[in-house]
Amino acid sequence: MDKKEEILKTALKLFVEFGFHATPTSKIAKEAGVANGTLFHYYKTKDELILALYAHTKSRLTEYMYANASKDESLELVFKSIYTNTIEWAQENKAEFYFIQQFSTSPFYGLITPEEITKQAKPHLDFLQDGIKVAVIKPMPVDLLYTLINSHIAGINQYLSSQEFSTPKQKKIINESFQLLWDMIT
Amino acid sequence: MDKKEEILKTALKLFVEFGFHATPTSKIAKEAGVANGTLFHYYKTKDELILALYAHTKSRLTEYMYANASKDESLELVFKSIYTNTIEWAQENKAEFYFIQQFSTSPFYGLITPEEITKQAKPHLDFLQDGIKVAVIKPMPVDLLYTLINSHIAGINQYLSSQEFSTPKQKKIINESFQLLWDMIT
DNA sequence: ACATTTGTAGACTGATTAGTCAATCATTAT
DNA sequence: ATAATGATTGACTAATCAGTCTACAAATGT
Repeated sequence: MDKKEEILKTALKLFVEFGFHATPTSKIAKEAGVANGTLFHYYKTKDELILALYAHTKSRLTEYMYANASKDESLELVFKSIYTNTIEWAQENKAEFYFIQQFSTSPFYGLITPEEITKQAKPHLDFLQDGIKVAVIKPMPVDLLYTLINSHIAGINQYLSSQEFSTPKQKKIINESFQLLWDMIT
Repeated sequence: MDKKEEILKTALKLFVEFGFHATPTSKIAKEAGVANGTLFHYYKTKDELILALYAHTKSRLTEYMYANASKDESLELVFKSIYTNTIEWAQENKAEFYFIQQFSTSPFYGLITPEEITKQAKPHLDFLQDGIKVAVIKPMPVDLLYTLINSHIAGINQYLSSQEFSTPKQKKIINESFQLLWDMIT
């Protein structure tokens, strides 16, 4: 078992349940089954652990977003695939997705450099910019577009998490809400 | 000067800057210009202070949302008024709005009873339900509708806060994004 | 074989924190 | 006037926490 990963996994779980500062490093170490010093061997400070966890989780999401997105499909189908993948991942990794949101609306987010944020958003913005260039997506600032899409997804995810839906019902909601979003931006 | 209010004001500022647990009650008291004991005289625990601050801030927003919303206007105009008011308030009270979001995506949100959340959302849901009944708004679960609208507003607010826009430019963005939202739900 | 680095452990510490307490001060009611 | 209640103070404490330190074990390179 990889202790470094075990620490991240446990930290995620506890941060989501209790919050960043209400989760002592000692508790993370104990529940991860490692010694106190081991945690600080891998992560020099608690902040570093939190930032590493965010980077790790965010990249896992990004990877999944673009899974099986063949470039041959139409822009709409590619976009729908990304949309669906994102919501699927969020539903299957609720704690992870919640953690990303929790982190993003916390002072820790300020520790990430603007460059890193820009770099992270770049591929998505390029994709959207292309959609505008080929006159499929309405002309508007890509930043605005990007934010609207992200918020929409966050909203759908929140709704899906608020109750227990059967899988087909859930699929139906995702399809219909995608149509709402797609109609809004095209 | 009202010390109780001074404590809330200072707590808001510090929570937004440093986070809940990274803000000691001693610091709040000192910066609010009151003694340590005074803080605990008004709020038995730190949690109680945090919850009181959330309730206070949320109710200030709700109050502003429905300001000058005459019931004589069309549903669209009333809705637009609420929409515009909300974004205006968020822009003029950035720390407050950010605090609400920060609180909502933190474990503290779990301390609020479901009844309280339901009660809080009731008037908004009723308004939307009415819009569906008179066949102005598309038929869909009001919870979903409500979440989509909230997310949309959060997104627009985030975009407006990301750069400095001139007042007319800002008004234009609000109007256009309202149209996007309105077209999406009707 | 041996040296060097890397991983792991857990007791320990100095600093910090939420909350208490006993004592005044201010205000209001009788 | 006097009692009673509420407001305010700041020193104090018991608990907790992030991070250190020393020691040893495992792996890796030479």
